[in-house]
Amino acid sequence: MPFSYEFARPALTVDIVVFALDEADLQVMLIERDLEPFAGRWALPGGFVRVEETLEEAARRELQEETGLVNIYLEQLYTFGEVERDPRERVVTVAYYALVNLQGHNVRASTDARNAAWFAVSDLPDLAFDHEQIVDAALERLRGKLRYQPVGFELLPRKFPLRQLQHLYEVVLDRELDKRNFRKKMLSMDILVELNEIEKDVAHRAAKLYRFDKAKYDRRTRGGFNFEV
Amino acid sequence: MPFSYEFARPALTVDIVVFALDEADLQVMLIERDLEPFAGRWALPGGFVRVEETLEEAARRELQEETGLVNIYLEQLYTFGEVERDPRERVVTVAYYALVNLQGHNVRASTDARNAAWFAVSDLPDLAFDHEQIVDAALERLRGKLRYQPVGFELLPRKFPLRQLQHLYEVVLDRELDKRNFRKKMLSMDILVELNEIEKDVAHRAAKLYRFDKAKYDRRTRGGFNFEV
DNA sequence: CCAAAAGTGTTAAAACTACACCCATGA
DNA sequence: TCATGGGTGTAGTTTTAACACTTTTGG
Repeated sequence: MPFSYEFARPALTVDIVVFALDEADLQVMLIERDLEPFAGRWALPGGFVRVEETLEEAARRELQEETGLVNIYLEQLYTFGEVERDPRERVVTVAYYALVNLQGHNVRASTDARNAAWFAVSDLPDLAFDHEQIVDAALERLRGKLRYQPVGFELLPRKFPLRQLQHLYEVVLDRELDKRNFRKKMLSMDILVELNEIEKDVAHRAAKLYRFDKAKYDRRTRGGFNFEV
Repeated sequence: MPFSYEFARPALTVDIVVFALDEADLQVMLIERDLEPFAGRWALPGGFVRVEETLEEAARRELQEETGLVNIYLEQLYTFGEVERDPRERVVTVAYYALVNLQGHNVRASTDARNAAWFAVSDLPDLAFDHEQIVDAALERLRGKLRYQPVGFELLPRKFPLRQLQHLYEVVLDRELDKRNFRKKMLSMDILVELNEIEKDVAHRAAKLYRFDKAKYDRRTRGGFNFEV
């Protein structure tokens, strides 16, 4: 044991709640544990923080190692420090949440040794440790954030019809929105650009595609504008 | 060195940004460091997390040891994990912020060995480590929280005139509010109770005192009500 | 009687909500 | 030609913002 300290230290880990949106549901990526404790149970991707990396670096590294995801939206959520949250020893975990769009990223459905899979948040299996609590906190945070920051676009492909954007809000906020009011609101904020492009391969009238204009959003924000749905 | 681990571990600390309100300003409690690094500089109260206590317990313990404050509003803020934030070794800190009212609590202006004092947030001295960044984050969080959660009352005595409540909002949000609109809004939320009591020892017409009715707030909240200023 | 803050209503503008039909497209 | 979702406007209501004077009290 080469590393010795005068006082006992908790172990420090990161865990990441990765959200994605499929046709119907908001989903979370889970990894099947192969080791005790909780062997065979599903858990959040994550792992130990190394002394030479920041917390966010640790989160991104683990994400890459365990799910293949790189370069995605990532934000610190909360730090969980209950004494008995890991039955082996004291482990404090800094939880992050991430948003990805399924189209744009090549998510390894299954990785190295471990088994990774998406689960609908409304139908999660029993999770290891306090990971259910972490997912709950992430979901609550996402719901709050979605309403006053333009983070929802991270869950969509770069080009999307308004319908899909509304669907996102309905799924995450878990309530129906009025189509006309939603469009009016979104378009009036003037942070979307209408593309000269329409949906393809749909069995009905194809919708116009839009793109979130981050530069414009940033400009408007500096001018005192506040995103709100 | 009795505690050995297979891999190097960051040290884990808590730091607390304690806010209070005096007549004019929002203030933060700082402690003068007597040890290197940053000896003589002002810093946030805080210290190492013990393996047998939760993060919040650690924060409350340090707060009591260093400032004498007990039983106050405390909420986790963010975890700071830059690699070089402490020049000695890797230290990750879980930051909390606290709200106190100066009347209700007996704050040791000066403690044991260390020197503790209040500073206006608008006029802080140079701080040790990345503590300025932590204060900034706490202030931003407080500003956000104040608008949609009734946390402001934690900074006031139990009985207060509406004027004082408005003043609090003006100081923290750093902008003037219209007196009539503010009163209308606050009273219309129906979470304050008017007491049969008025201010004493003021050199002008004495204002009615109010008290925040938490029970009523909780009831209203369950009914779908949302606090917002 | 003066200074200081308490207390109080109205109006115009803006934002929000509810609501229904025709259109374009591919099957 | 039918099923599916795309796209659009209005009216009533609520919320917000702006604004000034009279009252009470102690000094």
